[in-house]
Amino acid sequence: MLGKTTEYAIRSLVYIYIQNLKGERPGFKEIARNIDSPEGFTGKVLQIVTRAGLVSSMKGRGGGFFFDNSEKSLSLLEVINVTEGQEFFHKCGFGLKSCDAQNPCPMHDEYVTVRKSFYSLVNRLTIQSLASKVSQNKAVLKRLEITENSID
Amino acid sequence: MLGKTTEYAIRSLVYIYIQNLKGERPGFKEIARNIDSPEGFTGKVLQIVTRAGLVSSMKGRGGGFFFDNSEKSLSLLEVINVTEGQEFFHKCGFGLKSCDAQNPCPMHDEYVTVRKSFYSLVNRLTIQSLASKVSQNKAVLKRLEITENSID
DNA sequence: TTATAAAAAGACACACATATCTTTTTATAG
DNA sequence: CTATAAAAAGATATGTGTGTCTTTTTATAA
Repeated sequence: MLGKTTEYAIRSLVYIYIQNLKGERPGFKEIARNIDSPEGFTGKVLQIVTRAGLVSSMKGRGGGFFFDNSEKSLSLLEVINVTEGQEFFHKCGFGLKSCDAQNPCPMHDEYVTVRKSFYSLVNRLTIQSLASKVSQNKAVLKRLEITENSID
Repeated sequence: MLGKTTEYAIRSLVYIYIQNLKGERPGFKEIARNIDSPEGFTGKVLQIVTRAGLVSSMKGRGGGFFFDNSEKSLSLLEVINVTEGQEFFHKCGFGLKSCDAQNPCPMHDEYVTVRKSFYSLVNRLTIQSLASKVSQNKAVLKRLEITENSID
């Protein structure tokens, strides 16, 4: 569904937001460790979302990533638009170059319904709402560590 | 969402079904022309669905693709399972290696709802139901031809 | 002002999906 | 039996997403 770039982007932003609340400005290496993603690639992804203005960064000693106006909520949709492109929610589920109500593919109506509900979902969820779940230990940003007692 | 392999597979099968009703056994070149797909790659895709037993084929003069028991309905889900793999409907929307109700990612519950509705859609739609729409000119398998009168 | 720590940028590597081309196998028509 | 037509198979090519590595730029600490 969503590409790795988008997945790492969202998970990174959630982690950054949580750390910001603690007064920290994490770097991409710390971020990668905490969301279980490849370090270098995560740096590249953060360049993309930073250039797009979704998050801010500071170079140099003591630098890192942070939200300038953390009170403004950032929807997953805004992230997806940057990382996947605007066409993402407009493509035909059947692969047709042109497909709409006037000129539908055979699954157009049903597919549009599903697509809309996914659109509505990512439009409703925000980096802040996801961060809140994680902070309350109701969800995780990476797979849990394997403990000595865990069964494989 | 779905890969090109799956898209061409479904569109090919719908075309084959429609031609079968007319007593024809189309070859992959004819199929590719009529679903607007690359010829050689369509041949490869048809090898995959044929090996999986979703459709039958005959080599040699007068050969082509056909449904052995065209009365048995074939869901899009069965096609997707072959072309995308069984994991397709079980992957975390957030990219986590393990994600379930016990150990959810921050969008688990909402994402599962959307995923289920897509699953339900492809489980309900069949090659036959799509073919019926196309036969009744209620839908198309490829973009419509540009006519001289059409506006670009 | 110099050393250091961090992001940014650029070049490169790899895997996989997508696509093309050629050869082989198989069935039928004549 | 031979020529032909078709799918199957194999080899190769291309593109994009994913990932790594090195160098450059920038800010801070000392």
